[in-house]
Amino acid sequence: MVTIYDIAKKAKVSPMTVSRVINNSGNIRVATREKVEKAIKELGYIPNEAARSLTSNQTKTLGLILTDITNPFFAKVARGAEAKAMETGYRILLANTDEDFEKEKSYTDMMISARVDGVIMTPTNDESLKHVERLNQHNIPTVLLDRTVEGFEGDCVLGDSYKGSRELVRHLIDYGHKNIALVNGPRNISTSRERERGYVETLKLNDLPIHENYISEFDFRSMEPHAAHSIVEKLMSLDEDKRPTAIFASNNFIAISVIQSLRQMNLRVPEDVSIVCFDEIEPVEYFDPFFTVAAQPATEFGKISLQYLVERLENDGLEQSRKVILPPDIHIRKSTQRIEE
Amino acid sequence: MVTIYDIAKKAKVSPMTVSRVINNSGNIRVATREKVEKAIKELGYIPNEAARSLTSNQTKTLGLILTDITNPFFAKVARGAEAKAMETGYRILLANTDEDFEKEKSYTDMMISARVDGVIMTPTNDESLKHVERLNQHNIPTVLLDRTVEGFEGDCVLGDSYKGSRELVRHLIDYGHKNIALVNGPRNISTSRERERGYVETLKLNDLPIHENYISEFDFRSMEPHAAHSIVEKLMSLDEDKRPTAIFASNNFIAISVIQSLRQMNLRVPEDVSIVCFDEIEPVEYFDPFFTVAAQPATEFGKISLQYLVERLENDGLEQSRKVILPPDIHIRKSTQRIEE
DNA sequence: ACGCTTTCAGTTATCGGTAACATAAAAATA
DNA sequence: TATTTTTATGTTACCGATAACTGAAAGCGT
Repeated sequence: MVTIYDIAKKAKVSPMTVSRVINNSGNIRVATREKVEKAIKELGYIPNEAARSLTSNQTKTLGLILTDITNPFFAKVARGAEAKAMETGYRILLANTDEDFEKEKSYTDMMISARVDGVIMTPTNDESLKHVERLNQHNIPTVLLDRTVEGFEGDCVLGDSYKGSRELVRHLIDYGHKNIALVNGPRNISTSRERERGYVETLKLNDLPIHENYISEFDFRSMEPHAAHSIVEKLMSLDEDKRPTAIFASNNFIAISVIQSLRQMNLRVPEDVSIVCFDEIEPVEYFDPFFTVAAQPATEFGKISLQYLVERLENDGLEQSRKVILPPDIHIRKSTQRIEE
Repeated sequence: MVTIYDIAKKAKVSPMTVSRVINNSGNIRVATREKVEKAIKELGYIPNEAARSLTSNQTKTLGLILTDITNPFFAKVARGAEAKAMETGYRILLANTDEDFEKEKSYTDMMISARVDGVIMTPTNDESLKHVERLNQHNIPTVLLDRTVEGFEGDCVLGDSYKGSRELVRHLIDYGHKNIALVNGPRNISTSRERERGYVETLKLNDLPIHENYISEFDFRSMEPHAAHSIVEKLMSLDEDKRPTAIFASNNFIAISVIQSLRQMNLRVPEDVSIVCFDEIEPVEYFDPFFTVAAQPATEFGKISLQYLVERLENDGLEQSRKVILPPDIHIRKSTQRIEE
């Protein structure tokens, strides 16, 4: 492995001079600089960042802790974050928690041992505050993405779950639906709570019923074929007058699971049941826009959170924490249908 | 930042003793070990990997250079790789090249400066051999994923493009298609060449025509709305007897672009044109299996390539390079239709 | 009880950089 | 020309961990 000492010897200068050339610091005579640059090129020298970070106390590496990059929403987030990282000279360490609190814990430790400069995290649940605090103890600032956590004080980039939820339910009501069920994510996740709030308030505002069993919690983690089956079965076996004509699935994965279950019960979408959800179901939307969704600007989520993180790192004047709430776009498509009175 | 020296002071031992406790090396009295462990817990100490890597000469970090994690195929690859990395105690540095050779170059340098122990890479084209060699010069072994490159000697994990291609075309022929076009990826990518080879051979074997314009190159990079438009337009404006009744799109992204163009021309799939392609178009397949595809085991691609890489790192006895070719699964679905003679 | 081996813990030097200080050479000033 | 200032480069020490060596204490056999 070629080091700064090899360059120094070859160029007949001290290692420090080489360091100065590399970092463009201090004063260097043109002739010296050229000698050194020649040696660097000839030996194909690339600085050892591990050694650098030992003195500089920064690694130029950021942690990206997502729940599952297989979800197109998070894939786009990662893409946005990575692009911005490249632009600002940072590297990205990737981690998938699978909504598992324990995995999140070990990845948190991994990020600490890797001495990342900062972390972007989609917390698995409200308990995740522990992990954020652990990172803070080690002077690693954290930006929360998509979900926030009770008691969290730092920067976060969120979607407007409440508003999107209201608009989706509003749309269903406009289409004449009265029995609307919510298949929600776990309630210990902020987005689930916000979406439920929007759902409940909009129904109440329109004097519509929220029968028991209308709201159910679906575990994001179970991506098994029939995850939503028991939930959907229960909904669809309600008495005729209570049986939902529309289902609000809290996110894209849940929507897919719900539609699978409906298929299995020989129920058609939208003829028998209308469906809405948060987040696009890509790449279908490109060629066969089907789902009525509250689309969130996923790439922006990634870019902005990385931007915030970098600004906090390079700008210690930043005291105030910042919170952005990005509004979703409602796309009305074929998964929802008007029903007659 | 709490270091090994802080622990040493607190436990009233030397730093070396602390190091021994952490690494479980050498002989330590039980009482001493407990003292040290207590101090570690109390101060929440986590070793600085940057410092470690300086002596050990390994970072326990691997580079994953993909073209675009937004493609579900690569998202799954990343997932598989990451899972295996976690299992074997490695971290993953993520990079997206966007099929851009220059980006690949800078990411290669990034990986070298980060002193990753190894790299998994989907090369952008045949020139990428340069980058692999550059990595090799710095003693960083590389596993190629999905695509190989002329002159490459190391490990690689590929799909069976040739066989999959033959089976897809075979299927179209079985369904009565005689005019079959190929919208291929760039020919400086191994998978494109292999798929074209399978396509051409199968047509020839069945005495079917390959008219001019039947084979076109589509640039993966242009994910713009109408990327395939001119290609599809040209195909569809051929004389009646030459106009293709089926299109073989080289991969999922191309298929989406093609189907978009067809839509725009008011042509239906599969009624007017049948379509087949490589790789699933997830997550649609879960709830509305539409595309007839050669599905590749993406997660396995990731897992196996990481496995290979780690084995090479930890097992310097490995001289021979290894090459796996994973066969695709053909799923016949609704994007293809029988046509009468 | 004496010498010899084994166990346990500490010292020193090093990995590859850079900050901080030191010094030599060149330029500016008196 | 002598003196000060500026510019260019070198030296030393240190970041946090560990390998290699050294030394002290404990175990062990006769």
